[in-house]
Amino acid sequence: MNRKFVLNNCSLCVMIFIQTTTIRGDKILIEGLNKLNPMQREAALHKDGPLLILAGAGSGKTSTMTIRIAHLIEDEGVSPYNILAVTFTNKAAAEMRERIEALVGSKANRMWIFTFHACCLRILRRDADRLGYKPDFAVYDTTDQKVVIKRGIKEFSLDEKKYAPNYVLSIISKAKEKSMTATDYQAAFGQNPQYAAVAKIYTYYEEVLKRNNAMDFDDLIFNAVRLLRGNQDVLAYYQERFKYIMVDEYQDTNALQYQFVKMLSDAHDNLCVVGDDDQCIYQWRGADIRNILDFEHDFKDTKVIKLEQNYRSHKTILDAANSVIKNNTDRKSKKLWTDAEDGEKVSYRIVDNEKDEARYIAREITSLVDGIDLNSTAAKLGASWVNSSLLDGGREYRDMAILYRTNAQSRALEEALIYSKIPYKLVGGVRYYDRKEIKDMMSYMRLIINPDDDLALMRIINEPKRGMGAKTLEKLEAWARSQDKSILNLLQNQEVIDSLSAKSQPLVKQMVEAITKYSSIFNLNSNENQESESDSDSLSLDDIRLEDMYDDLLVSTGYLKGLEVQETVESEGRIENLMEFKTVIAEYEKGEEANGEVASLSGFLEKVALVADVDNYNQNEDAVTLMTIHSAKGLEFPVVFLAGMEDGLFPTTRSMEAEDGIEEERRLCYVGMTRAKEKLYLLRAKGRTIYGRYNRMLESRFLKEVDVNTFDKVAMPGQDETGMFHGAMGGEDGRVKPGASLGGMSSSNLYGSDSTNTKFATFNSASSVAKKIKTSVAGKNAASGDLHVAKGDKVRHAKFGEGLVMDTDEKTITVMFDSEGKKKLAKGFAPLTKI
DNA sequence: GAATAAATTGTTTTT
DNA sequence: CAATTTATTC
Repeated sequence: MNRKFVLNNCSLCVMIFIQTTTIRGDKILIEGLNKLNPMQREAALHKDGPLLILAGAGSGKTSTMTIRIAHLIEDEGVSPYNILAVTFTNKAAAEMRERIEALVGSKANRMWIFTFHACCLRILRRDADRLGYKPDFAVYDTTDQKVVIKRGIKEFSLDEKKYAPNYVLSIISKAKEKSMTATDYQAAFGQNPQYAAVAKIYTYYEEVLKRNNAMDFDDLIFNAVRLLRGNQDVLAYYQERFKYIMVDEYQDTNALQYQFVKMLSDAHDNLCVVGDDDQCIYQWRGADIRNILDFEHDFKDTKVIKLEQNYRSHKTILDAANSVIKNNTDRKSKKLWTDAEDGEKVSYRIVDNEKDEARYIAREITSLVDGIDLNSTAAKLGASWVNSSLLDGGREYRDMAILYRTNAQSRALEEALIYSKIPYKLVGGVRYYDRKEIKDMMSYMRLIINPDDDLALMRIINEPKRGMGAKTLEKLEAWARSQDKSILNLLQNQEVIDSLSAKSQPLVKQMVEAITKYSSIFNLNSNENQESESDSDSLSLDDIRLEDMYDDLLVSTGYLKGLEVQETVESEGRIENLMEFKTVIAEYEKGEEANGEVASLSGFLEKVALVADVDNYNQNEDAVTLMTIHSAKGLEFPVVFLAGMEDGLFPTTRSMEAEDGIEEERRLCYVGMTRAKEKLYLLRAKGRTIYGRYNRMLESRFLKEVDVNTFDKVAMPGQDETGMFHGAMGGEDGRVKPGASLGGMSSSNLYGSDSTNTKFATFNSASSVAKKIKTSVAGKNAASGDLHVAKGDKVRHAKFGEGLVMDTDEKTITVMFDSEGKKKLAKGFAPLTKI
């Protein structure tokens, strides 16, 4: 077909489309606009030229943005194809797409709504060759990065103390943010011996990633900018395409992201950024608050609109938050206000230690849900705890969130929630995908797509054990280097296999074949031009399900077997996780098919590489949420507990030393407080165990900044019961007073949370906390042998639900479950309760 | 080469 | 405290 003809035809269609909708748009504007307040509407109606929306917490930012986009499409005749919206999390992107789709329908699909990283990745896949990468390049996460750095440190026999991987990594990251390659860095800092060594590692790091056909997170942005900068035609293409660009959470952009956005918007100048300088909490990761503060100067004729009306919180909470943030100096003048009523006072509580804190929160949650009987023990615990909200109850677990500064704090909280039978879900901590067994299987899959990934290969070549020790690997590496091949590539030669030890040979060969089998299938299908006469026997992409491939890999690589023979609690847990991972893969596959797309392995790997834990978080299940304040940005809850308001923890000691550290921490505090809609609790412990050492803690300086009029009367900042000066911070060795035991809790009740704990809790590392608690309880339960059931009894199982006892003997109980059918269970170990 | 024991080190926050 | 790295033994 004639290319020219196609083009003309297309532009004609677009013209007709624009005309008709514009005429219509002059009269009927989309409905959502009516629901906006005057400022929001002004922002939504703004069409051309730079626009800065300063949107305070809870000011209806997302509605304004989505309606603006819908208005552009429906009323202004802008094609969704010409719109780009960039966010920081996949969750935010998904939500925006969903809401726009609700307004304009399926044509929203044509819009690019991505995270910075996903957006850049997409651009890079298309033109990776221009930067010397192959299109199937891998994305390295922090763990991968560290491995490379460590090898570099060894390579140059440098001191790992002086050049800690984290330290080197942060330097490299900062260099990339300033658009400095290893060569640039060497030229700039090479004179200083310390930095010269870092430059050497950086150079090595750059080489390894390039050779492995891989990019790290920073590279995604850096290389996208380089691609656009160095290739006028590519830049022109995207500039022409993205006539309207929106950036969410603009206060968190770094220098590279700024350049990326600036370049893309340069042709049409239709850049709309939304953000709140008071919520910039990622400076430590390179976010440059000046991007939002200087936006008006960087982009000529910027229109600035402030959204200052808060629709989220009661006035008391807002007053409290405002009284804290006003202590920051460098901010745009902006003051949140609300029509809402005062609402409940902020609860401030001083507790003894982290366990006490957790117990207090757990009790409070129970009261908020169940209400409180003044004659009950809970009331006897102290009149000081009774306030109006306690009496009525009626809250749901999902209304509540416990937020904290560091992930480590979740432990004590989890324990208390489990003991109190409170369902919770934990977001964050160790990423599910960072687990060893998951990373291993991912490495196998990565190699299928990208055979150059030596890092992935080294990771799994002896996992399961194939008798490949350090010496052999060294030899292989040198060999591969000399031939300028990847190690996997090298291992595809029979002579190389022959050079291995006798017991390694068949094992390694089998593994290489397992990987190669699938890479040939996938490569055949990704090159659509090569639609050769398909040999009837070989598999094609359509025939193979990712799920089945995964199963096959588990077996043919010997990975599953390797775990099975270990027969330890640990290996069983790993197998369990691998099975869960299969579900993840299957769900991805289903999701893609539902969207009418073909699920691809590379698509899956990509998705996994770029997801954060928050992305999977949904507020539907009835469970209390536990997460860091960082993760909570953008979310809201009727009731919020801010735990650990102590100097040294929040703000952290480190931030107290840094230049603008306190201001960033204060913004974080502000973010935390403004998550609450109706009720805010601030908790502070007098002492806390950190690294297994007990430390006395001082009240957080932020607590002192809160307007005392917003507090309830029970306790005030600055008033320790002791009324004494605090000594110097930390260091004091001692033991935590054994807290009052959680009396009155029958052990059989402890399983209550299991069925309600979400998949999330079981996915995350902190679930190990849950598991440990449960196993210890199970042990006690068995020892006490207090479960007496007979045929005909009704029982409840933590996982299987209710059922009827069919038969019992010395060791086992046979139960017919309502939903799961008949099961034989081990007496004393199965989490059973008589009902 | 692999399985144990001993020693060390780290906690902010995450796309 | 617990996760990870190093040393030691088999």
